[in-house]
Amino acid sequence: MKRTIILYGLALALFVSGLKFLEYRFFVRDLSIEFYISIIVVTFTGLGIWVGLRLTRKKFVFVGGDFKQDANALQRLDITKREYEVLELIAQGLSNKEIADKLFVSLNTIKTHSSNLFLKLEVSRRTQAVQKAKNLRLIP
Amino acid sequence: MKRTIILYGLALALFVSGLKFLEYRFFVRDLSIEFYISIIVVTFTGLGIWVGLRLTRKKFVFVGGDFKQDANALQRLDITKREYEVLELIAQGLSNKEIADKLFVSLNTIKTHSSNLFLKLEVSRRTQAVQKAKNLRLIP
DNA sequence: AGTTAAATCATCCTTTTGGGTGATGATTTT
DNA sequence: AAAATCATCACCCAAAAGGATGATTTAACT
Repeated sequence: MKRTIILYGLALALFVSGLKFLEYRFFVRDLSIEFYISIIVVTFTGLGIWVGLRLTRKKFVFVGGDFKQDANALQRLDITKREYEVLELIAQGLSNKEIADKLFVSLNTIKTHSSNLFLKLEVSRRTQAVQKAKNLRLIP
Repeated sequence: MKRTIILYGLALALFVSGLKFLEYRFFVRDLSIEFYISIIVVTFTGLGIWVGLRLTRKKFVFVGGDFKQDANALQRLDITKREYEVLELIAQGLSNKEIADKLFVSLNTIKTHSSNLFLKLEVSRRTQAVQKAKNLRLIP
């Protein structure tokens, strides 16, 4: 944005110089004055468009940016690290058995974690858990 | 976009009128010429910014806009209307029984539809189905 | 009229999920 | 050191989900 201001300032300086130049041109009455005005107008229109594009480009990037986790919600719900890990893998579509294998623990452990997780999220099944977790910005 | 073009055309017409006006102003050598040029330049810069904003606003709305279903994927996968309805409700976190009640059919019917759906989506369980359907832009 | 596709339903069976209860060990907090 | 928390695990049971097989009805297409 700083760069935009600097460049626009340069354009303004050019503009002021252009006006001084026109002041000299008045000694020679000439229709080509309109030509210079056209150039200046087109230049500044172009610059305006460019500024407009830059103003929104930042916002555009921001909208399309990376997932930002709501750490407050995570803390408020008192979800432990392990529970969160299980949640992530549930969201990836893994079965309990698959999750147990991936985390090198027993199936019982996963069931325990997911049960506790469901309690904290106040849901009855994994589909609800995933949906709620996305809504609360716990997972992407 | 059409409106942008029309408005910009109007500005151009104003510009041309402005030039003619300047032509008259040459009979009275006056420093206020610079004043008129300034107005014209500022006007067109503003218009340029506006055009720039409009050019990206469309994209911006599109990104932040409502869900747009990929009907091609839906057709390609050969998912029937009823199957899609079941998918939607699965994604909302409903159990098969709940879905059956909502659609006034038997549990068996829902199991049939979801089985067929899973085949078409090439998944093994509802969490995978929901995830894949979102990735394919079948559901929001 | 015959064929096809979609929707509906049933039955059987297996697997998976989820709730409850209880326990132990490790780590963190008081 | 004691208490609390977290992770892990087991067992029991019921509910839910999922796969397979088969059938009927309806609507659309040839």
